[in-house]
Amino acid sequence: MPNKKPSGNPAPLKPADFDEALERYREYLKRKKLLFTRERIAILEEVMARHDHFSVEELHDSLKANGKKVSRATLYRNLDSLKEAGILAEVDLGNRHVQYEHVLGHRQHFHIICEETSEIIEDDSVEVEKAVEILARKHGFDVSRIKLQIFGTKRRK
Amino acid sequence: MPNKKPSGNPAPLKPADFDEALERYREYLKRKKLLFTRERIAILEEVMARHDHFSVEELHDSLKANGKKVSRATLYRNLDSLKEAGILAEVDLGNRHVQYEHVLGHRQHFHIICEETSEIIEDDSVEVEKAVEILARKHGFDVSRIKLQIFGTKRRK
DNA sequence: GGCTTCTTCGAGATTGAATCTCGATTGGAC
DNA sequence: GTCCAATCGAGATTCAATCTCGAAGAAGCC
Repeated sequence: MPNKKPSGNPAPLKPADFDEALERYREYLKRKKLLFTRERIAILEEVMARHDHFSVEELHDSLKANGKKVSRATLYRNLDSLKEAGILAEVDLGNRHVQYEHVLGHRQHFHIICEETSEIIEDDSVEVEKAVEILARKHGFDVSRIKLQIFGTKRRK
Repeated sequence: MPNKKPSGNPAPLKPADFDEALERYREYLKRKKLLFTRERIAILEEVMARHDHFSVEELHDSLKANGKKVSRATLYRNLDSLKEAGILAEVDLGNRHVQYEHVLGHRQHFHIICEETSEIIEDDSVEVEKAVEILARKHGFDVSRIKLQIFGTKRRK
């Protein structure tokens, strides 16, 4: 059964991304001496099949819809490990819910959020990355992740 | 994970800041046809007296400690209005709790967060701001607020 | 001041995401 | 296959945030 998603964008799932994620996750689990369970694979599959932002609740629903019953507790537990493995990232979109997006197969990107329409644009910028890098280095920091949200309003022509 | 206090430039409390905030808040309330109540003043005082990051719960506690009893509901209601008035801002520090900081009398700044120690450094960067501005303009956006969190680890010498 | 009207407040109930508990299940090493 | 620690699930629990609605209070008017 396909994904129950609004605006039926048929999520261009590139199998290569999933394979890479699987490989990375497997290594992570081995390194951490964690087991490789069917539930963890199911969650990974679902996470990689989604190319938009999603909440835990939405993920839980689509797992169920795809016949993969995974309890809420398990979901929360393993989202954390996927985050640690660098496969998943939290996104702050200015509302009050934690949302996620997968990182593998997507380039680093930032969020531009319209305060009037809640429209969200994703883009990246080498210049921003460079400037952030310099700022961090000034304080002796090695950057591992940048979260940037730009709030504003879209100019109408 | 408990939060460490931010280090870096600790902002001095200038009474002028409070006066400016009061004036701005008063104007905001008038514009929105909202009343000027003792509770709102009490909350504003407490917010402006704090120069670190705080949770709603902490604010509630220190209000109580200072003999200003304000109910939780009132606090939440009015934090929203302080946010709208441009006096207060939410901060995302990577943990799961919403935290606040006041903006008036502080320059725009970004957060650099150590993933090992939870140490938080605040700083700003004209270069970052410029690069963000350019990125936003590319999409026809006028920037009103930038939230930037840099996660990383502190290099040890 | 006192009167009136409408906003705001507070105490407690409610919600709902996130976490915890603990007996049942399962992965994987042997 | 056997064994045992890691993991799972269902339901209970927690706790920040929100909602409800009668009481209290601000501000305009006289």
